[in-house]
Amino acid sequence: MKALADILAELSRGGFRITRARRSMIEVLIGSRLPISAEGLLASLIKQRVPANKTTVYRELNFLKERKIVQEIQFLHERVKRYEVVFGSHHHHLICMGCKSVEDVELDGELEKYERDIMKSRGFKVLNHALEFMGLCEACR
Amino acid sequence: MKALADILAELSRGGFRITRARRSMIEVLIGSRLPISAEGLLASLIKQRVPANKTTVYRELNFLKERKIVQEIQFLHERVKRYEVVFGSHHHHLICMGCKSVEDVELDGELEKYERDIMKSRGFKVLNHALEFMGLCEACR
DNA sequence: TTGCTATTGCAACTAAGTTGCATTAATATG
DNA sequence: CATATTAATGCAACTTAGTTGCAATAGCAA
Ligand SMILES: [Mn+2]
Ligand SMILES: [Mn+2]
Ligand SMILES: [Zn+2]
Ligand SMILES: [Zn+2]
Repeated sequence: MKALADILAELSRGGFRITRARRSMIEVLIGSRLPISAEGLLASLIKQRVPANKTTVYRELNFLKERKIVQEIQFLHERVKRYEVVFGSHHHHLICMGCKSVEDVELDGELEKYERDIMKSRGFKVLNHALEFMGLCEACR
Repeated sequence: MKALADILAELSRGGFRITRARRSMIEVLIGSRLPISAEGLLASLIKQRVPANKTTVYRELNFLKERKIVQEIQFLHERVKRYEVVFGSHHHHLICMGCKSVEDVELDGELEKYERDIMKSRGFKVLNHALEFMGLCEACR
């Protein structure tokens, strides 16, 4: 579980500045248990009286994405992109079509088996994948 | 492999009209081996001198999607949605990051096993999923 | 042929994100 | 601390992808 201080130290070492907006955005991202959109992030900052701007939010999200601090997620049923802090292990999402909640799932060892099969049978080298499950959560069934 | 005539007959039975634009769009969708975007579809129609319009294309794609004649695909690395005719079996895609080619893969029986596990362990009922693999095709490795 | 109404085209609009540029503010250095 | 350097910011204008209202057009059943 990557902590705020670690991320800031890493950025600082890279010659990047720790601004109010940057710190707050990373805080919000760490604190949000669902992947959050740019708009949601901006709203969250404004609520905390952190002066912030749409452009800054988008630029910062791209910055953090390039540095693999956050990952971008595109839910099939949505138009906006969402972001979440990249913790150790890669995972996927269960999206409830009832209440729109999102849960994490890990099932990666398994997918790697398919990826090897795909390599063997088609010569296609898988480097990355995106997987999301849509359905109904326990409460909504 | 669903043929043009079958799709048109099905729509006709439903009380929908077989217009020039509708027929041509379905033809293009059937003929395109990669999922195609609205813009690509429009360009394709114009090249064939079928009078068509952006609004019509978007409306028709939504119409065909609602009727499960086409499925909408959102590639993670793209901003636009793509569409392909739904043939019998559900499948996924291998997207080459080198040449941008797209191949189909089927591995569904397997994913259903995970979906049952997710149900058992989390009480989440999976109704649908989206999976795509990004990597390098045989030619691009 | 005609009437009903599904479909179309246009222009105007929205949503999500990007860009150029002048200004501000972190932070390294003396 | 003072100051210079340049990373980061804010604003307005722009772009891209898709949507909507509405009047005109055109399938198709009778
Ligand atoms: Mn997650
Ligand atoms: Mn396909
Ligand atoms: Zn739910
Ligand atoms: Zn390739």
